[in-house]
Amino acid sequence: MSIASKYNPAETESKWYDHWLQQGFFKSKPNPDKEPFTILIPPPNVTGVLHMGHMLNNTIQDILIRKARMEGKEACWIPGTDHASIATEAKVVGKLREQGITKADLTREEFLEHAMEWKEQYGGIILNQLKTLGASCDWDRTFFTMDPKLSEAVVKVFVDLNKKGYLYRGLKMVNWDPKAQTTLSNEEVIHKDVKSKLYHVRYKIEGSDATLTIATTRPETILGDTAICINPKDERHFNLKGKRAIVPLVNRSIPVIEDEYVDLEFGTGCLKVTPAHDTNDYDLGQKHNLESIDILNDDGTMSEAAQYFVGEDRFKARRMVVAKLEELGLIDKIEEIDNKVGYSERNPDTVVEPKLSQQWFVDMEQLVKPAMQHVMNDDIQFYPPKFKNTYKHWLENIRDWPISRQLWWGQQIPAYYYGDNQVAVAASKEEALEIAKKDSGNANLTLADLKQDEDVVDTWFSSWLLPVSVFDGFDNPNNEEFNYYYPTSVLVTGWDIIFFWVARMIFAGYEFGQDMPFKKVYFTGMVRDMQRRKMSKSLGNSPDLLGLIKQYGADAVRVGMMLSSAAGNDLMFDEKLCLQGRNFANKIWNAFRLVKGFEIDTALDNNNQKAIEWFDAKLNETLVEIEDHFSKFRISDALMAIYKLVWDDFCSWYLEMIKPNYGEKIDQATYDKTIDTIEKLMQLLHPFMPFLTEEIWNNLHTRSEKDCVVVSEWPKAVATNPAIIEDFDALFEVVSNIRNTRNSKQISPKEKLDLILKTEEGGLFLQNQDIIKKLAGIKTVETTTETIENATSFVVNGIEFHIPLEGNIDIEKEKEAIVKEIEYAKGFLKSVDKKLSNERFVNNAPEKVLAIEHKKKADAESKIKALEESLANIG
RNA sequence: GGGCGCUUAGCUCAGUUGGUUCAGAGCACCUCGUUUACACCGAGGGGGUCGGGGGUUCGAAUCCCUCAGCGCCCA
Repeated sequence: MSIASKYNPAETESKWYDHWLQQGFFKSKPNPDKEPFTILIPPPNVTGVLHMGHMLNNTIQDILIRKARMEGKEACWIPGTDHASIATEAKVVGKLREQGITKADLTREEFLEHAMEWKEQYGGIILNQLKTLGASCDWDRTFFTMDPKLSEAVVKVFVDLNKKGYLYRGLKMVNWDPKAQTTLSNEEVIHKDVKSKLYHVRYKIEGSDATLTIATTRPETILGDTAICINPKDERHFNLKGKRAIVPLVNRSIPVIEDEYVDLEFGTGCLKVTPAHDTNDYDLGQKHNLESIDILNDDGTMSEAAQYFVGEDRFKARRMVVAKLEELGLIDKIEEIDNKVGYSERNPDTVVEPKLSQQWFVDMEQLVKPAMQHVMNDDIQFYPPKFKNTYKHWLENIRDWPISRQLWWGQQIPAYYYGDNQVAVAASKEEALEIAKKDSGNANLTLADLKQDEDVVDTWFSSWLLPVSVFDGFDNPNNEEFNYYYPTSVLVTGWDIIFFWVARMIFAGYEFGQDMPFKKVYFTGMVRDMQRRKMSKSLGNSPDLLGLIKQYGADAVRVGMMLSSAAGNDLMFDEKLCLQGRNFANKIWNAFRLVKGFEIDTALDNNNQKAIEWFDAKLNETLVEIEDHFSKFRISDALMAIYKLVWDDFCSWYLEMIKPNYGEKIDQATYDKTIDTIEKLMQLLHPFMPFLTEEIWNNLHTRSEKDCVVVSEWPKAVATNPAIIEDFDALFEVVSNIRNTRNSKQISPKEKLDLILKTEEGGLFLQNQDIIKKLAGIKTVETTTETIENATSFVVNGIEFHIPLEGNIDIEKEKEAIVKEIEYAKGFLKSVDKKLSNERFVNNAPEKVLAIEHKKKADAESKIKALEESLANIG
């Protein structure tokens, strides 16, 4: 059989993915004999395409789930997509516009049909792309956040929270996105630093010729001013107390009020108050009973109430107001300042407008309590734990959650209005009618008198329920699946949605699932480019992932990604990492190719027992290390440990030791053991590189179609002899020294050298001389107590090693090198002696540390002795 | 303004209760090598006063203080 010298991922990946699906390896059902291991995917938006964030996130989930599956747990990874109200509605509206249809032309039902059609067409893209990555989700469980069951849960929760008194409807200052024409939660507003102009505008003081000067960045809101506020301590403005001012243009008389809120340092000390268009002004307005004049329409144009520039966009109106004020000579000066302006997360170019609006809110006070406690006491563990601080800080300062969204795509709020703004909340209109009749005492009410709230709930108001709702835990709280899979094992998500989603799931978990939604949360970092910029579609700095996978192979891209992603830290993605992954895949492939190509001679004895024992010990040692890394979610460290085990220990040392000389054959025992070892390595690598390992696994032996590495049993560490690792470290040190000698003296690898040990007891080195010979190109190993001439030397384990080099020795240079080494060793010894003669060190340091220092001393002394002898021999 | 975090080799980062292995890894770089699994490779090598200063300690990259620079979150 001839095997290609380069691994070709394209040929194997789809083959094995299809095979896994056919065999149903990813399917899960409750199995009381197994421990469940459950992951709920952070559902990607139906609008999106696969980007680096998904790649990182889902690779980690796949690694965890594949390992758990191999460990014999009932692994269940639940995929799904999120309906993403704002983003999706925007897409659908855009698509309809292209067809010449506006939303207003359609009924709600018609619009939803279009939206659903859009979702059917584009919604599955990301999930399909995840398959090329190797994601081992149980696809039969794929959910969509607007599935009937999940939507019913949303309605149920709304009704339930209302009953508990956690919901209220109120006029509040909200963040308004004039483009999407909907409310945003605080978390959906992105504040950016921008250069702005600060306009100083004079207002007439009523009943006098004097003026006062305010400073504002938003002159168009002057039209909605209902007060001027000064700080009562501000001596500059004592003369204004109790006066009234006249708003320019509209000539409205407004009071001068006093409040310590006004910053003495900023602007002029006179603050114009526009309660309808600024959060702080709104609070002032509440406190001082001011009128609110809403001068803006929902689309961001000036309203009738503004009186001027009605129908003009707010930014155009700003310029018009400034022009008018300048014409009237009321502008004192215009300053350039830096300030922060809120933009909509979904429509990044749109400035968020503070707006008074009738909204449903969730009162967070009660919900927060268990959520805080169970995270702080580590019932739910955060990795890395630093995110506990962030979480705590947010919970302590939490605000009520506005959940109304003025959209159609989503779950419509189950609140029904009747009569004089009365409301009945119920899962159905019929139930609402019964409640309404009872509450109002009006038995004549009919369904026609009830009008359902036009708004839908925030998308997160559905996704916060997922850990419970995907297992039907609302309708049927005692069902087998919910009992078995809930709480889920681990949540893997980006830290950027810790508030949006993670915290809220914890609230919902305890409130509706009676328990935590997940036991652990692993926060991944953000993927950034080499300039530290977050990867995003708008920047165009996100590489074409499917292209990368095509070019390097899914395994390589996974490895590239994982090599650089320390838990919770942002990672800079560089395509070169994929190259490293590809090279690694090729290295493994060639190791397999080498072993597979061995010819066996059953008559041969096994001469490799020591090497086999050594690698066995090394593998088990690494296994322990890997488990430790995994237990701390140090996944890139776990991968690096395997990487080094495979590349350095297995390929560079083990295979070189057992490899038969050219043209020779290998013994059966070594061959079998080596095949077993590759099998184990494939298992350890499988979670990281699922395709390559499956391909090799199936080429090592002829297997049944069910006998796949993906469902094989994860190797368990067994106790081995640690001494053999130390022994081999010493052997390898000798080999490295010889190779170094060769390199520095430019001796060809083809030229065989002799090695002489200046010792009576060659011990370890003599016993394993075959290994030294093979790895270092040595033809004879001898011991002597005689003086050795014309040789270069080095010291390992206190033993002098000499390599005779007729005519290739510069005695002075050799001497110089040895002297240098002696000096270094003496310096080292001096520092150790200093420590050991320090009484306080000897008295205070633990036994273990002392022992180490004593050993250091002994080693240094024996080394110096050997070096000095060696120096004497030369001279 | 409030909070969190970061600064270790050219680059990206580890460094887990202060003490073997503490100054590390990967990549990059330099030298040599086409040798028989792999040049997507092999062998070897150089490179950092752990951001500056001070303190605690027998002992500090690690703990404390302070200064400087950077990032993020919230207002």
